[in-house]
Amino acid sequence: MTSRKAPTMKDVAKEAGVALGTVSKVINGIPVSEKNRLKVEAAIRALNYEVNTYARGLKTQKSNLVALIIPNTTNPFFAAFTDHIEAALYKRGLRLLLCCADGIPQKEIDYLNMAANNKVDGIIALTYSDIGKFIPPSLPIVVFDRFFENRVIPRVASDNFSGGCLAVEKLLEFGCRHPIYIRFHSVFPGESDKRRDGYLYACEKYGLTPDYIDEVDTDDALSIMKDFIRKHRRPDNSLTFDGVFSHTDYHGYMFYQLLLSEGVRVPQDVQIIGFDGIRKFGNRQDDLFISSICQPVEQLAEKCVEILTSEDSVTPPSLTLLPAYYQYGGTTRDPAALR
Amino acid sequence: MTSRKAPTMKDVAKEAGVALGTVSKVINGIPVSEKNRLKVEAAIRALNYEVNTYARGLKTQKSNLVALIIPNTTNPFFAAFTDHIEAALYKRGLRLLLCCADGIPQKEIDYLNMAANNKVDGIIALTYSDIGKFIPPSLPIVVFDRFFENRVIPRVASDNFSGGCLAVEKLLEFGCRHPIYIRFHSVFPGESDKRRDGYLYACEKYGLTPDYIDEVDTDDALSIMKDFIRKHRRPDNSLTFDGVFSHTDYHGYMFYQLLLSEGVRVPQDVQIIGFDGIRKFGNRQDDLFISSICQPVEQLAEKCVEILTSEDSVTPPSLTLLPAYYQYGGTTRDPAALR
DNA sequence: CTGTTAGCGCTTTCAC
DNA sequence: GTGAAAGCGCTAACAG
Repeated sequence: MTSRKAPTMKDVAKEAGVALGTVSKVINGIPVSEKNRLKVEAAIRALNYEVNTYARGLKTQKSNLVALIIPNTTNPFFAAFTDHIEAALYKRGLRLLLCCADGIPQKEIDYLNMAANNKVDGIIALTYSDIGKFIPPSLPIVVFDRFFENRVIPRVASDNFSGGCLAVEKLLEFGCRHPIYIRFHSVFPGESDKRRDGYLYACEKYGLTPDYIDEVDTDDALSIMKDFIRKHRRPDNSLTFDGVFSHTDYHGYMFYQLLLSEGVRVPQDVQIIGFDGIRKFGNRQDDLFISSICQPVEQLAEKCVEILTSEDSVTPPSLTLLPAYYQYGGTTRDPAALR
Repeated sequence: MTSRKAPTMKDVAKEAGVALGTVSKVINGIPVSEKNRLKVEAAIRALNYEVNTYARGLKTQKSNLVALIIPNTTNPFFAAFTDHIEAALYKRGLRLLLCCADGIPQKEIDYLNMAANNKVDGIIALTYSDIGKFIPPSLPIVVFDRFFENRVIPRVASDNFSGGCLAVEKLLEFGCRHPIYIRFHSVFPGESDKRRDGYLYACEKYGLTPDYIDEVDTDDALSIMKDFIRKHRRPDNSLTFDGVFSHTDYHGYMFYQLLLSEGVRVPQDVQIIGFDGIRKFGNRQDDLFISSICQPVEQLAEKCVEILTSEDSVTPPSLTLLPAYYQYGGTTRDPAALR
């Protein structure tokens, strides 16, 4: 793979009949006589000149590149996040270096190392493993959701606690009496843990007895769910719960399918609210898989980039929480969803 | 956003007590005396040195960066493609510059321009608009699916024609007598147009009368479908078709939902096969939305990268087609799917 | 094999 | 204002 030989600033200078420095000034918006500016601009167009990023980067130690470290892009939430990060960066003239780490610590560290060495100007990280100690000092970084102990790193997340409360409140509003909570979580701590806290808080507040599945994520989630349902059958086969707040849409949908397959009617017998706001084919207008507390993905991405790009000038907040919102997705008796 | 001041090769040379060139040789795997190699390696570790990408890029005109130009990452097919491209590049020590062009021609051209000017070593493009004439000459490029007239560009795609045939054959195998075809297509020509040709060919071959929706993609797809269904009702309200081959899973699923809402039983009354192989939450193990002719995304991505990275040494095939395969997804009477 | 050196294309002084 | 020139850190060519 060989790159094309592009015209250099020198070529432009010759074409325009001015000095090299003048061309540089025009390009960098430094005042130059009107006459020369026009000549240079004409020459640039004539030669279809563009700045060589490496030469500039060598000089300025800036690349206009930002690395996004993310487990993958196939998960619809990550996919949407990536998409909006790209847009937010593009708006600012920055480019996105996509690093899918697959939750493989070595790959995350690999990418972090690369990032540390003059390749990118900043990092946005949404990681699974515990890479805190590998984060290069003094390279601007923003993390989504995760928390690292060894260093204060600006974090951005949804307001998971309020989201958890909201889920319960919506279920109550739609007539539930016994909302349960189900989660299959990662072993690493993050802001999303607060969804559970929100559930528990709301239970306390509204005088409900908490009841839940709270397990480390496993391939066996389905059988754990089956087991849970079996144990919550009354003698007449009805269920002791009538609402489900699922930590994620993914498991909520799984639970939904399971209930259907067992003849439970959703939302008549049991209502379900998930978390994330995953849309079926990824389009913003697409249906949700289930009713959900939606993360404001676009705003989250925008906020990450905003904080990252301002780290030089202002001390960023160590934690920024954006509100999540409820949206109907077919698994709630939502009167607003009259159709 | 300021980058850290990293140690330079000069620092390493001083630390190791050798010349600059020797350090360079060690780093680039050029033979050096065992003794010096060890000294240099020790110094590199001691200083935690890593090559400055810009300096190297300036010199070699290579960046180890490949741009992927794609409409977005939210579409699950694009998301999976992106994911596998990243993996294929990473394997080869290359990095991925992600360019989501949203089908906006200006953004595609923008990115193409950037690519042309010493920023990336190659381009993988999956574009919507007609950017053929903006593709920089002599920059390695591979396009997925699309065809550009002005220049011979290596293309990679699924074998859409065979896939179209396969869809019909599967429907027949599962008992259909009257398979229809539905598509809402882009205005730009591409390999995926051959799905239709495959359908028509199979109809001819098996003595079927083709019947289809074939419209330019529109927000109005749903009402076009409704209309089509209404016109295909017999007096007794039964349908004149019993199989559907949808150009995409997306519209196939839409048609599926529509049929269900009209009381048609799927797959008992009508069977549906889509195209793409979209999985519900993006995981490789997840269920399909509907039975589908699946594109071999991983192999397609791998092939794109393989061709791109070998463009210097060999003349790449101008078209590479990879076979698509059928998979059960709930909307066919597939005896193999006994459950 | 080793050390020295000339740039790669750009930004940024510095005299003019 | 402008033009000339010194590097940024590296690779590659060259002489030793």
